[in-house]
Amino acid sequence: MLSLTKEVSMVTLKDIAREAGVSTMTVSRVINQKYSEVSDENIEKIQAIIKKLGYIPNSSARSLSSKSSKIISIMIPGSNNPLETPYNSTILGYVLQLIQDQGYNAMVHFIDEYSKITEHLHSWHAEGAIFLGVFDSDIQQIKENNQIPLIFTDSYSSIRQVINIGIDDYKGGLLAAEHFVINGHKELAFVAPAIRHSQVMQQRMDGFIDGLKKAGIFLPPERIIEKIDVESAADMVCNFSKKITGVFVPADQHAVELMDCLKKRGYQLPKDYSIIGFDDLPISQYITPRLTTIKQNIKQKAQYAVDILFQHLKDKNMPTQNIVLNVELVPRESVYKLN
Amino acid sequence: MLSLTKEVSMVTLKDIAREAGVSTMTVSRVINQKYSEVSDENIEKIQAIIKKLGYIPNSSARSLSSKSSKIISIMIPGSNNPLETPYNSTILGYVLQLIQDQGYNAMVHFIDEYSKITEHLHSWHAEGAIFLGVFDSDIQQIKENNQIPLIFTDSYSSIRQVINIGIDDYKGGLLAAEHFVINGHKELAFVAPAIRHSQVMQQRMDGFIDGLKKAGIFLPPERIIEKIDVESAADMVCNFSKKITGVFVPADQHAVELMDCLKKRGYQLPKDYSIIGFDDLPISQYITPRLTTIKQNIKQKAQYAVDILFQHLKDKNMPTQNIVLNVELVPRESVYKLN
DNA sequence: CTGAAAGCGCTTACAG
DNA sequence: CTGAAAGCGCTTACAG
Repeated sequence: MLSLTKEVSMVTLKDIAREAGVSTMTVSRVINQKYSEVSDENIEKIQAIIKKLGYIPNSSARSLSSKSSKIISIMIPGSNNPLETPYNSTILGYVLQLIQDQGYNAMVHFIDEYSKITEHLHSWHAEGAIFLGVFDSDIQQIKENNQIPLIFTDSYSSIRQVINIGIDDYKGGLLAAEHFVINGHKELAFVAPAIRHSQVMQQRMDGFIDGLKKAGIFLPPERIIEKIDVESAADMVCNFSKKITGVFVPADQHAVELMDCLKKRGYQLPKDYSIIGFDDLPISQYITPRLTTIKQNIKQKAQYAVDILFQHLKDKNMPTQNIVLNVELVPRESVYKLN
Repeated sequence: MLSLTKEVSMVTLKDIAREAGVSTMTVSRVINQKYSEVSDENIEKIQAIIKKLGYIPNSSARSLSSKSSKIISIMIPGSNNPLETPYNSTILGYVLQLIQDQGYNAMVHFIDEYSKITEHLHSWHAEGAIFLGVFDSDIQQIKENNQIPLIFTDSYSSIRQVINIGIDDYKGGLLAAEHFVINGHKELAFVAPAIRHSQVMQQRMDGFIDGLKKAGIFLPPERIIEKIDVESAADMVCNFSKKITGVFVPADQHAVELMDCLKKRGYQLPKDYSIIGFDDLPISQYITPRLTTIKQNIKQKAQYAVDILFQHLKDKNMPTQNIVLNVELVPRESVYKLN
């Protein structure tokens, strides 16, 4: 029998069973490694046939009959390539790798509409989900509609029983303030995107304000700039009656954009404007001047998210955990010493 | 009846059918929008019940009975967070978004072992797959084991009938050479990772060599540097008997690393060393000096990959397509004018 | 240690 | 336009 295209017909449990002269149940037991329930002789025989025929279990069938899909859903807000943001892609990469290492499969969903979440989760009977990014206003609903382990990151939801992996955003702001103060800066500003909608940014801001207050410095409201686009943010930074010397931009991505914009306008950094960022993305090391920033450990965050998810998968009665990871200042070259 | 946790018991076709007083088949037809086969009255009644009960079809069951999973697998080589590479995460983001827009689900797999590919594909009966990154040596096997549409990117496989979306790497090398020549550079070097294992890098190199040849410049073999780590690559660049003035590093990521390393060693860029990169990643605009580079359109590549995949999903007899996208030089500030 | 029966939630292919 | 029957490829829960 000559066939040009190698037959890729799906081999099933039945085929293995027939070939081995046993029932499908016995094969199923071997596949699921319940070796104590099958004779050594059959184990060997069946494993050999599985290998010979290149049998790969049908996950849909398995999922349907066993109610365990081995699927974890990853939800990321946004619908315009959220992976262009290095923070998102970095944490997603770690999370995917760790899930795969556990023998689970990951489905990634970009969420622009809250209602889709339940649809995605139910449709494939995901066993659990990890939420990367801010879903605070929807957490209540998400939890109500989905009784599977749900891991949130960077949430400041006040709802009880939310599993969250976050960082000490407030402390980050505090550290930035201290660093400016130590270097003699008194005229400062805060520039961040979507401050109103992000508890994360508000915490970083609060920490910054309180840190300055400790040094007797008051940050007036007009120095808190909600960045829509870089150019207008730069306009505001440059046009205060009293000349600003330092800006806290609590997201490296945005800090880098602002730095670029200021440099293009002819300012010398850090001499004219000192900048502190947040995240410690790789780019902060390559930009000139190298960016002083608040470092968070993204890999560790991913590790906790996946670990805790699997703990809850194994033990339904695991208590709710709320992890707050530390942050630290990484001094580089973007803060000018004034004193 | 008071229940604290809202019942999230799975609603099934049967439930809808019972409530509507019809058979599951009629409900199934409505779900699948075969409206011409159902009476208007029933369509309305059933849709109302679906909505009321919050019915979400079980994709596993669907997949099992219909042989159509609505799953696309994305394969990315590597096992150590390949998404930290901005190229990978950017193209992945576009691809995921486009797949989702089509109502399909995406499963992402990081591949460190060729044999896993077939396992992943068969296990969930993926309808198609997109390969991001180099799989050249395994394409033959992958194609033999999987009779579904497979879209490769940046492949230089000589196997017939491979659907590939690539770019004109050779031309990229040519453009880099021309740009150095125009600016009076004669003493050049080529630095790239894994040259031996990457046809992509070899093409860029060949283009570069040929471009220089046209101007009467010969690139000696020792000027072709296989970058293992930045430091040793920088050592080699700096220690030629005849002083090098320009380096083509055909991957922005690596170009940026080399620039950083050279700057740390006290060299002035671009005066001491001119650099040309490849890709036009966002970072190339932010680094100092802004990186002159060969731009490829990653979004367009993703768009073609997904478009062609869905064409083949719709029409099994679609001919094999091989797309080669254009590249262009983006002159910025990292090439010094010598003449 | 083994297997026959039933069922997971859908769709296909008919018959009417 | 509608539905009864069979089946997709597994696992669960029994019985032996």
